[in-house]
Amino acid sequence: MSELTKAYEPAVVEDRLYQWWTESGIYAANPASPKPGFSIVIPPPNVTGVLTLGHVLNNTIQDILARRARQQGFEVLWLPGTDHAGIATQTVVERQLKKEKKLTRHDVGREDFLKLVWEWKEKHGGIIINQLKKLGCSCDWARERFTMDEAYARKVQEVFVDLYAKGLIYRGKRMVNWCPVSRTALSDEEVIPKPQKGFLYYFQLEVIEEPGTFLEIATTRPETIMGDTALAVNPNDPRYARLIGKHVLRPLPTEERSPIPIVGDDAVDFDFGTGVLKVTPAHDKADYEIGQRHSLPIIDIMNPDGTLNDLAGDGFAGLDRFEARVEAVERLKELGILTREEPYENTVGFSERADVPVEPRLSEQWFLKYPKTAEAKAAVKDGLIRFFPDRWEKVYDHWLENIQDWCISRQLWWGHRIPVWTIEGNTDAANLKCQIESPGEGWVQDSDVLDTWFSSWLWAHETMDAKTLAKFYPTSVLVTGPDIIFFWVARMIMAGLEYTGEVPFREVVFTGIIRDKQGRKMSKSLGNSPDPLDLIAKFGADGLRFGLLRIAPQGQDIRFDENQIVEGRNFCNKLWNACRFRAMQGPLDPQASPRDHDLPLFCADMLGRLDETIRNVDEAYTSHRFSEVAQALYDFVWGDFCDRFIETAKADFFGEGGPRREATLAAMDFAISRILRLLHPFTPFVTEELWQGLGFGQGATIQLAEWPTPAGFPILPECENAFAALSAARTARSNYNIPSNQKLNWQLQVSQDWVIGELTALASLLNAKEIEVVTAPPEELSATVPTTIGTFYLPLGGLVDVEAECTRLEGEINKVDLEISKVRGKLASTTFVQNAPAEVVDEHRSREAGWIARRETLDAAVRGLRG
RNA sequence: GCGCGGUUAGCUCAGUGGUAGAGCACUGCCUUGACACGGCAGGGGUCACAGGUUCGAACCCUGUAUCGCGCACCA
Repeated sequence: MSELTKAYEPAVVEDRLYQWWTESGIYAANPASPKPGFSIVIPPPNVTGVLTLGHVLNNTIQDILARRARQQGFEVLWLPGTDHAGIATQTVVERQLKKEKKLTRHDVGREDFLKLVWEWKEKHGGIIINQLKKLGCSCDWARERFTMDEAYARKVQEVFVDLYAKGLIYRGKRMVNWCPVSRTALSDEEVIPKPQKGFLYYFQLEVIEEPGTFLEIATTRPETIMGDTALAVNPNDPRYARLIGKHVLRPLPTEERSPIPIVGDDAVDFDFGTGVLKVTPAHDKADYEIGQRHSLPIIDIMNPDGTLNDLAGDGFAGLDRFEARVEAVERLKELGILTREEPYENTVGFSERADVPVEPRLSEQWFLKYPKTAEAKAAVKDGLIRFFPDRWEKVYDHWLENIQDWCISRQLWWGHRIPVWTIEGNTDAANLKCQIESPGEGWVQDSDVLDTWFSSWLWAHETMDAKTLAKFYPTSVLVTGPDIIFFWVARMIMAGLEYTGEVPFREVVFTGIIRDKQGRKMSKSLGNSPDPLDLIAKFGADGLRFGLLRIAPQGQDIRFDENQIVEGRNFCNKLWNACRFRAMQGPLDPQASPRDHDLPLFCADMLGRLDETIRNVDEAYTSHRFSEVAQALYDFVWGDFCDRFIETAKADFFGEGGPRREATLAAMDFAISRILRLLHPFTPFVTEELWQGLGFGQGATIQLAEWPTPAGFPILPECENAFAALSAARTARSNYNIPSNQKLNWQLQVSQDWVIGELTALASLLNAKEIEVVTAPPEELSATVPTTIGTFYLPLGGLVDVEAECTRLEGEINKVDLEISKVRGKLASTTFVQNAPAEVVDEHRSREAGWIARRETLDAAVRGLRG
């Protein structure tokens, strides 16, 4: 296959190979297989999603695990699919409807709107799946699932009914997080706290029973005054305690200034503001609780869309909450009771999806008391599930410790409908039936749908049929971002324990978050998120995968830099060309057995380093340190295999041939076969193309080629010495400003016998005309390069300016003197000599000896030059 | 406020007790029969700061600064 192109061209390779792979059926997981099972369920991306670098990282890791497991002889299931993503998808379709037809979902009605969403899903829902294929993901595509597949949807309903029957699901009127844009309740996890700059407004009210006594109140939300039903002070606050039980006149709405009581409540912080709190039970969680304790009335002054309603009074009704704030301040000013306003920064909860402040709102919702929380905690604590990195265990634990009931109902249309029925017009709890099918005529189903995560939390097991479960459940590993540890990971563990009696996965690998070069999160609005498909087009899927994985240390955030992907591409090209070089030497032997040859030292050494690389790689895999795997392979391929081994092998290949050439070829074929297999999980395309092109598989895919194991070759120290010696000789050449293409006659006074046998190789590596073995330093002007394998002499006749060279050497002598004094200082320290381990002291002694030798060499060189 | 993570070369990052590393960028030489997406050589770092432990600290301990992320918050 000497017709390999000069550079690797991924574009022409990837689609062809991917099609071959999927058609070959290799990704189809067989539950009846005698092989041990290995399984992963994909974290289902939103159907609305397009591939991001986060997905690339996450799915490449899963693909690496799946591919390696296949090579190791496991029956692999990587189960793909997408999530219906309630709010996100509904919003996308609503936006489209508005844009194209100027209609809202209410204009078209629930049924027709859902038809539109399904149409949208059929049309666009496959985008991200196709993008994953471009990346090379080896999923079992025939098993692709969607969280609203019929069977899956049924399971979601069954689980609801079951949890209801167990008394874990209940309906209640509670304070919830309300998104005025999406007009639905949200779970606590969907609320993102953000610091906001605003004002703290102070106003004062006169105590009715004590004319002349004023209470000053501080608030950030004057627009809720109309909903106030009390003031609260701390009963232990000496300033105000005596006023408890008395009243003030609520200043707004102006047309109905009712008296409200002053209550005493421990929740009031004396030190904040004035120590007097206005209590708005309908619009603040803490106030609601105070209201409950004091049986205060609740006045809800807001509409679901965040505008104020009639209860807010004239001038407020119909205003948006933020407009109302301005208006309320105006009114307070008019009343002459606004005492001051101070700039103030506080934290406000924002809706994750709509990115607007969430409104605490009292509403009737469905809640879940989580099942199996103690077991879920224990599963991680006892090591049934291992987290990588393990620091996330603490976060997980803390959340479970402080777990709150989950608000699972959403006032949306797109999602799993709540399987609860009531007789029309009678929502009484006694007349409520929780079941999947309608109880009959006159019964209407709850109009709400379930939180998307209430379906995703069943993903690990409800995506599998009974046979598949038996073979592949619990899954081996879950790969996901730490941002959904509560949303998904923790909940899946609880659902798994409740419905399968087992943990859903044995290990969880948390990836880092990909940021831009400034450390900011990737986001559409910032425009700092490169399109992975562009990167694939430019650098190849393998280049992207390898480049990204190499800089993604376990669980650490990553600053993305396109240069890293360039390096990934370059690496693939390097590998390609190393193989191309091999192909030029004639046909290769897929079964090459270097043990059957008398191996040159450098070959044996390279094979020893390959063994070590395999050991390091396997070790890194045990704790999912993928960047270390990538780096180890990069270093071996580029440094040991290409720079050292191939360069040395050239002397054999371009020489006379014979057994030495055969031995080197065998070592090379043996190594390439392993390199390709080791790299395959990271760079599937280029390795398969080379595997086929070089004839290793004889038509069979590399994907099932056995994972390599060490072959028992040791690393040879004399080789390390030889390369260090060559480096020293080349440094000397460079220091004398001799162009590297100038072929010189070197001389070498050898100190080790084996060197004689490697002179041709050494000459090739030095680009020397020849290396002449001498027994004494030459007469003519030469640079002297002492090394562990002997002393090189570089003829300088006519090549250097003697004076300039002496000056340079003297400069170097000064540096060496400095090093000598450092080491001697160390050795003169009695504490060091007495207490350090003997080998450390010896190391310093030999270091000292090395520097002294270096110094003598330099002295000799100067003496030699000056003649 | 509590918890977690980061701070190492111009840049992106490795490196958990024994002479500070890689890639990119930079400088010089080289298009030598795999690769210029390349080769060889080189310059460049008081490892955020201050204490401590140790013969020895980038690494362990304590504290500080700073950036980021969670969690909980006071109107």
